[in-house]
Amino acid sequence: MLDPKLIRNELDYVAAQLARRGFKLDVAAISTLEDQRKAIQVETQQLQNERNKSSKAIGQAKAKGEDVQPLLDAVANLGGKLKAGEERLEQIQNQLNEILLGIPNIPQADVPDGRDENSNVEVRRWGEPPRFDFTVKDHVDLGDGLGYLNFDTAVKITGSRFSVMSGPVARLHRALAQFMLDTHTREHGYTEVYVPYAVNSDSLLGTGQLPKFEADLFKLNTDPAYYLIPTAEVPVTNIVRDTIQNAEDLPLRFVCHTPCFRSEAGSYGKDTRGMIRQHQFDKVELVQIVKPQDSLDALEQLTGHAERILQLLELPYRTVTLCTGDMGFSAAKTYDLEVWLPGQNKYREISSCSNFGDFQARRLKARWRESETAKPQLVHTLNGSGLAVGRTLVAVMENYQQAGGAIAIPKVLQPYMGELTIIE
RNA sequence: GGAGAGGUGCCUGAGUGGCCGAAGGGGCUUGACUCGAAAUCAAGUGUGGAGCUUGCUCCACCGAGGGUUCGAAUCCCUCCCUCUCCGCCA
Repeated sequence: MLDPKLIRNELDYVAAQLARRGFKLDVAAISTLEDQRKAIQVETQQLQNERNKSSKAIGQAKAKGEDVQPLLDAVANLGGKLKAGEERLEQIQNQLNEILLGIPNIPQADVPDGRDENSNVEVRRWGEPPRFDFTVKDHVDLGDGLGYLNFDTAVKITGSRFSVMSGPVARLHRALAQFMLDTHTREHGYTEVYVPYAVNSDSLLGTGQLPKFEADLFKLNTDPAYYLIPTAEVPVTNIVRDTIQNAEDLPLRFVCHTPCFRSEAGSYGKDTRGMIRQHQFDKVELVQIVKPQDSLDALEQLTGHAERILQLLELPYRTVTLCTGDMGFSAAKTYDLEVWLPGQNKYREISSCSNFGDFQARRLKARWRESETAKPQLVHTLNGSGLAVGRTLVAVMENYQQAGGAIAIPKVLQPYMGELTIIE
């Protein structure tokens, strides 16, 4: 959520910034509602003040044993007016709030303008796409040939967009997650956390998935409703919801391995083959809670932590800055990491690292205090995939494939595979 | 799932209709004392919001949401959470 005061005082500026990412702010509606809000709030608070004073007077008169009937008569019709005012105020504040919750974050100044992914800017490349002296297979054919990756069985068990792995491929998948967790905890200073895979609506509101993107979520039939997490970002970032952190405890760095569940509504034609776009996939997520002045550096650092995994796995990738039109709802700036997939002969997203500024923190009421006596202020939140495990498995299979359809094991994973060097 | 007890500020703990944004104690901050520390003494110490003459005034918040009342932390209803016991269970 943007700062309501900023919207109130700099409405045109906010509208211009949001226009950069293709969001049309309804300036007229907001300023009309804002005028109404102001008038009614002042009026209502005045009535409340009147009521409080009268009630106090009645109490005092009663204590002295005086006749309170005249005082009661005087406030007789105050109640109705007050109630009407409070109801109107609540109604208008709800309307304003609904609009506010639907407004995306303002892009950082250095984010390139653009409508869609075509305007994303490549900032660096690492590694060389491998050359093969045979016809390359994609991970579906490789998995099929080996017999360790199966989509038909998953369709029987559940439906489309799920997968079944077995044997060494299942182990490789597990090894990847272990390797990522170990690297981030041992080398990058993250604290491993284990969290619920189902969350309540407050948590989703806090990180920005609700109210706008309910269609992308799996909703459980509980009362109140729980939702399967679409990313560990939700439970992990919500660790600091409704808290005030001490300055010396920041930054907080969490790493978390969870399954992620996405209904992928509205992407029916996309990536229907293979493991690229699934309803269920594993991800190792990095989350940082930092002081506002540190968030720009933290994004560079966090992106580097995610890149490090690709480098250690020796997977070629490139880093792109998302343009204003391609960024997620809550992000102020996002780097995507795109790994080389020989099966598709192109780079595909494997990680997304974002700085959210105080956008999530305001929804989360996540704050910190400079010193004992200082006022609490909002933290900044960041997160990034470090990495998407399923897509990393795809990348390893396709980049490490051998002539006969076997798959070599990256060196850093061999300790996790009982020193196995090849899957065949 | 069944039975019972509870949810108050950073912590502890009082408050059962008005003088309560909330006693007392602890903690913390500042000052005094001290060579310094401890002890002692004094003062201060929640969050969010609104308005304007930016320093003041006002509003809201005692798990959440409703209700009763001129007035609710206090009474009523619903929900959530915690604890104890029983049942079931990885």
